[in-house]
Amino acid sequence: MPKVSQSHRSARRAQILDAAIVCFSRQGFHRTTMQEIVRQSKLSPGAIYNYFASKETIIEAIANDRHSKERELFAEAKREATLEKVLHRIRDSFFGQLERPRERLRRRVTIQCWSESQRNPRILKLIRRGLNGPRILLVGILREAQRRGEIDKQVDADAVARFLIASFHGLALQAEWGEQMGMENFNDLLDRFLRAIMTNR
Amino acid sequence: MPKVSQSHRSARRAQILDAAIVCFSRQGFHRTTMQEIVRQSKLSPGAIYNYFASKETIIEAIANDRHSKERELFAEAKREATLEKVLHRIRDSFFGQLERPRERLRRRVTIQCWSESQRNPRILKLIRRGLNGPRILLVGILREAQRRGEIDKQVDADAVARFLIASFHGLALQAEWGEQMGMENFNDLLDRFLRAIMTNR
Amino acid sequence: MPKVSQSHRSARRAQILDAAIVCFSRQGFHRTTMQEIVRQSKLSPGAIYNYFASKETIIEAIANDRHSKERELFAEAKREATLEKVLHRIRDSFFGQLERPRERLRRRVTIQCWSESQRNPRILKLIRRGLNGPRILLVGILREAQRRGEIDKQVDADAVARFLIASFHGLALQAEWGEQMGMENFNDLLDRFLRAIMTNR
Amino acid sequence: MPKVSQSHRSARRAQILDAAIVCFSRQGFHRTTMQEIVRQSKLSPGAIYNYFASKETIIEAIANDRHSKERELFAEAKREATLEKVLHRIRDSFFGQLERPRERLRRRVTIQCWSESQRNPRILKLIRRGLNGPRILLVGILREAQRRGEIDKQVDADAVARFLIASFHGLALQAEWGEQMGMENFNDLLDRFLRAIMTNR
DNA sequence: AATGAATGAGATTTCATTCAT
DNA sequence: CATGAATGAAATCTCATTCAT
Repeated sequence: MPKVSQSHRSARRAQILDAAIVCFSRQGFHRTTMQEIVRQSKLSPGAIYNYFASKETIIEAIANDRHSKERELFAEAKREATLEKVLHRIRDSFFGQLERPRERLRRRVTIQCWSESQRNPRILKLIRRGLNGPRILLVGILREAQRRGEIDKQVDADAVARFLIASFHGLALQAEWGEQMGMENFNDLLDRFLRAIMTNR
Repeated sequence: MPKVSQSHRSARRAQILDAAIVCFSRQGFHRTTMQEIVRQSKLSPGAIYNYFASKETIIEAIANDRHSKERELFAEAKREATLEKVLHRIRDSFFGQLERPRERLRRRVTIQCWSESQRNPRILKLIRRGLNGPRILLVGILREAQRRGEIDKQVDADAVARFLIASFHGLALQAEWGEQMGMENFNDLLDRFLRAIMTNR
Repeated sequence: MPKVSQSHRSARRAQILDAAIVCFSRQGFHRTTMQEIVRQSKLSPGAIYNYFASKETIIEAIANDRHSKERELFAEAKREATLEKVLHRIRDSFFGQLERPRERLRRRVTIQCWSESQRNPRILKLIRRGLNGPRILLVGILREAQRRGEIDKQVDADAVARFLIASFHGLALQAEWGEQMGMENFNDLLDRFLRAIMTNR
Repeated sequence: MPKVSQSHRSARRAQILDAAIVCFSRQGFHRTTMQEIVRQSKLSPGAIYNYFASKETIIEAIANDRHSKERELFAEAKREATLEKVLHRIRDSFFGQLERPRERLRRRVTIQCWSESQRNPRILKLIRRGLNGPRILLVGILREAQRRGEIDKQVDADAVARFLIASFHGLALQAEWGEQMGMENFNDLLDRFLRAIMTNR
């Protein structure tokens, strides 16, 4: 029976996850020791194990939180009126993410999750949800745009969605490697791509 | 004068790297023990340390070999006459990689390298070379195509190269997550994208 | 505020050092494994590494403790009134050391430290302090005796101190090799030596 | 059946021992790897094992050679006419040893042997022979001097011999620690000691 | 709930020695 | 005799996790 309030618990949880993100982004998941998370979070090992059953569940929680946010982001974008506006909105939050320092740490951990997903099926599941949630939303948006005649009906909406998300992921990698392209160039390419799927010829 | 030939040495080296790739792709770099590589390679710990100074240098060697091959692949593609043919050639070898089982193992390790590059600057360097080698080749191809009037001179060749490579990387991730798109759809998108950068309007 | 007391910590520390002395004196520093110290101390590897960063720091701590005690011993001896009494006191504690079993173990480790000092500069430093602390005290005692006219002013006090300490070290070695001389003979020689430095002719 | 001459064999043997002395004096016996001796001797592992059965036997051979030489040295000294001359001769070769660089390396290894003798009975035996050979010679010299009336008959010759050898050993240690006393001071002390054992009063 | 000392299985790496050539 | 690649037992140290306080 918990003696502390729910808000206390969730504050502690966030405290641990924040510390873990800082550590993982610096040293990587496997090279980060629990002791380091203990130090960074200013808690004790025992305290951390009160909130998370293992180191593994910490990174799972991070992956989960991350993909929740991503789904929110796409859901918000969906409210825009035209496909162009939707894509621009997604693009903007994506680029915003690459620039805010806090988000960059999270990105780094996300890339680690891609690696971890190869061995941890729970992380794989979270990643697939993180991919498919947005993808399905995007497909919905595209199909609607096709219905409205905004884009070519021959185009496979699913492939477009996958392709767009793939390029976002790939560009995030490049950004991580210190190889970011200028936003205006990306805008131009995205617009061209949009036009390319609007008509068949 | 060495008692064993150079070919013997490089065969042993390959034997170790092959074993490591199998292990890493199964368990991940950090969860793979040297003992497992020993078992898989049918060598002894000492023998392996005759060829590689540490577990770390093994994954570095894998990353290096991989990116050497990638550069070759792009260099070959460059010999094609038209941009379209070049891109199709790259696309084909890329999809080929995703399907050959041996190559799939390597891909998995490559994704792990993306993660490792966050902490191992040598791997980061290899990855950047693996990105930039192909990128520069691709930019050269695109610039030439611009000179020939094949594509719009307004387009930023560098951005296009980065964008294409990004989408390859992103699609490789999706494939790894069991979320591969059909090749014919990808072909269609690639062709549309090509057309999108051919003219300004 | 620590959960365990300082005395608990120093008891554990002593527990480890005691175990290490037993092991080192039996097998030598290099042939003693950490596992043996673990067994002997009835602790776990992790516990030991909580108190000492490495096997190396354990022997350093032993050397340090030993030389602290040696300095104490000489400082106590200094309080005696005459040079003769001082030397007898030192001689007695020295011979006492060679006979008490616990101290014999420590002596054995001390001899190993002489060897280790060739490669470990920290041990060399401790040994030099262990030599020079007593030496300086002894020189002070001798100088005072010279002032009082107890011994010849021509005699180099530093040389005498070094010579005496050297013979103690050398006799400790012989004792270790099972070649101890009788105490009464040593007493006679020491007295003769004392007389030899009392007057110039 | 050896295909090479005896002189070739002993040259090889010396080549190995010289290399080992250099390595041991630099890194200590236990921290020296056979590979290092291989490198230093410009031979191969196999070649070394043709001459010595193990690393252990190498240091035993060094200890043996050393004590052979020491016995020679004392035997030579014995030929001197008076006790004083004998002691001066021994003292001179001892100080000479401390100064010739090659001999300093050997001294360092000798100190390591003192440590090793705690665990290796063969080395202990060699060391005891190295102690007792000279000791017995010295006792003989002293007894003869007693017979001639050069020194006090009350003095225990064995104790004197042990005491002198002990001080040599102890001073060698100090020299190794960078704490050598001036030779002229040592001479003075030795002469005083000599006088102290000449008469009873 | 929180603490943090303790646990102990297990990881990487070393290195004396061997033996086919 | 010489070579040197290979062996594999063993060593040091780490670190996720526990549990008495």
